Amino acid sequence: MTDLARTPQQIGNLVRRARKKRDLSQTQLADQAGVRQETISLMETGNPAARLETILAVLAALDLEFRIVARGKASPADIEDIF
Amino acid sequence: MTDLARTPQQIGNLVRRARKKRDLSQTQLADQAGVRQETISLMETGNPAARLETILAVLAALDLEFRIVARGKASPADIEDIF
DNA sequence: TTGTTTTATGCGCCAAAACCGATATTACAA
DNA sequence: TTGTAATATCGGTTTTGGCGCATAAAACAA
Repeated sequence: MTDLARTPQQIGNLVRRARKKRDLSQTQLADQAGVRQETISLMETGNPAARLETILAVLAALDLEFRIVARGKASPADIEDIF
Repeated sequence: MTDLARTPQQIGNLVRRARKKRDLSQTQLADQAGVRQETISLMETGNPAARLETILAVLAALDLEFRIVARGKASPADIEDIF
């Protein structure tokens, strides 16, 4: 489970995975995030010009968030495995 | 040190702090990221409609990256303190 | 204070996100 | 296969980022 998000594609994949994990359709997620289904579709397919506010809204709707960390550090998920 | 990035403002603040830590001017960072100084200025002041690709380019230039995690989890920085 | 660096703004331009409404296209189940 | 849900795409409109170019405003040092 890598939550690394260096490219729009990676972010799109993570959004899609998180959405399906919650058994939500794009339309349902769109409603919760206050955007359109089309917007979710574009984001999940790696739209590089997506707006920051849009992505933040979608992540929030999925109960996720961004963290900014130095490159190459161990991810929270990796460290969790210690416990 | 919180690397939490839930809002454009928080992201802007983190970018500014990381830039200053490296003793870079907005112009220098802009050059490295392949954008304009104006764009850095807007981003640091919390531009909510910044483009994803632009933010990713700036983070990369600062040797930073996004990670997507569940809300409320301990940050990598916190866990680092263990070591 | 004065001069220099740094950051914030300005206008015009182009491209594109996300909007509205709607439909084509898949994917999947009965 | 056939029907339905889900996802991708389209035309049109509005809005805005980021570009070039340029400058005003702030911050800071001599």
